[in-house]
Formats: sequence, structure tokens, C-alpha cells
Amino acid sequence: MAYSKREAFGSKEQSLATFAKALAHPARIAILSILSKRDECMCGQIVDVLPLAQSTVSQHLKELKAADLIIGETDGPRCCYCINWKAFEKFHDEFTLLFTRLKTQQEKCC
Amino acid sequence: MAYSKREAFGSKEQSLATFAKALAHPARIAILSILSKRDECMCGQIVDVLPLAQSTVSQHLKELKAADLIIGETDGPRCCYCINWKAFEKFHDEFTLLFTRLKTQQEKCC
DNA sequence: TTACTTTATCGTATATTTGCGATATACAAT
DNA sequence: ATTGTATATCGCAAATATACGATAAAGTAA
Repeated sequence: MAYSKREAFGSKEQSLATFAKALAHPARIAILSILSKRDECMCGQIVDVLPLAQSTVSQHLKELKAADLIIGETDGPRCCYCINWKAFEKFHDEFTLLFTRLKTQQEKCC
Repeated sequence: MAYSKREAFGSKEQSLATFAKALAHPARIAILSILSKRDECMCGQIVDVLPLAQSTVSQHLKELKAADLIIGETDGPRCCYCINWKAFEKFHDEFTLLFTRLKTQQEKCC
């Protein structure tokens, strides 16, 4: 009863879904927002702002990093996180492509 | 140990995250792709194309409907699903807004 | 060295998601 | 009424995700 059928789909679907999954939690959206403002970029600063424990924030950062949406630059004991806008752009393009296709559908259905 | 802190975030973050979550599975991306091609729009037809059981597909459709991304029009014993492009557009705009903000960050970090 | 700061990881509990078969529902056709 | 077709829902099992405290790791400063 082989579980998790994600691999049974096309790579394009998988890649889009993976990206969406990385954004599928308000904490991670919030983190990206914080980083985009460029006032703060360190884990501790993010912890101060969010209603989550340090270990939880660290985990969310790890997931964003795994999805290649942010890059972490270690500087001594601290770590500065930046948004990987290039990866974002790639996914934004993919999404826009999907949306464009959807729009051609708008006329009517069935 | 109050669980699921999703509500602890802003409504904008939550709404974006909810949308992303609806797209966070390749099966649902595939379903949207199929619907966008407008060749087929019924549950049974989607089941024929995807490597999933009927009940599973039905559940994915339900989630897409709950996220307001598709609309189901019942026609006798069958049901025609269409993409709710208006909702999509709204979210695409929200995403684009986020992306735009991100891009201003590209120069450098830290 | 020792103490401090910052972040990552481990272990654990709980919640949610995913998937399926079986069954129910709803309508159509005979 | 019975049979057939299409879809939704229920119940369950397994997999993932979320959250936290405790602890480890890695560097800084005294």
C-alpha cells in the first residue's frame, strides 16, 4: 500500500507543489516578510517578533532553506538569512504560466 | 500546549498560506492543469488520468473547492468542476505583491 | 579555561494530511 | 422497482507537519 504518491506525478507538478508547501504556513510567510524588509535577518530577531519558540522558528527556517527560498550565511555564532530571490523568480514565473493558462479558461465551463 | 498556531498570525499571512497549502500537493496541481485544458472536467475523467483512487481524487477536489479555487456544478449524477479564476487572480496578485517586495531586496544582504 | 550568546538538533507529543476500500447518496435508464 | 453510473462520505491506517523543551554545537569574550 505504498504511501505518499507525490513521486507518481510529473516533475513540474512536484516542483510547484514543493514550492507551495514551503509557503503553506503563515509563520513562513511572516518570516519572508520580515526578511524582505531587511531590518532584521537573524534567527533570534525573528524569534523576538514571532509568537513561536526558538526551536520552532529554527525549524521553519530550515524548511525554507531546504526549499531553496532562503540562504543562510553563518557569521560567527550568528547566522544571517537572506531571501533567494532568484529561486523565487523561477517559481513566480511557473505560477504565472499556470495562471495564464487558467485565464484562457474563464469564458465558460461545460 | 495549545497546538496549531496558525491563528496567531496576520490574516494576510494566513490567507496566502491557505492558498499555498491548497496547491501544496502535485495531485492538486495536476487537477488544475487538467481543468485548465478544458478537455475534461468531471471527477471520473480526472480519476482515469491520475494514479489515485476515486475517493482520493474526490477528497483533493473537495480541498480545492474549500479553498475556493474550483467550483463544482452538479449536473444530474455527474459534476463538472471549473477553475475559479477570479479567486486565482486575487491570490496571484497577493503573490506578485510579495515577490515585488522581495526583489527590492536583491541588491545585497547583511 | 569559563561563561555567555546564538543557532541547530534531538526527542517527544499532538495535529493534520494522505490514501484506500467500503458504503452511502443521487440521479438516470430500463 | 431495479439496475447502473457518478460522486461523496465514512472509517481507518500510515505518513507528515507542527510545536516545544532540553540539549548540543560553535563561536566570542572575559
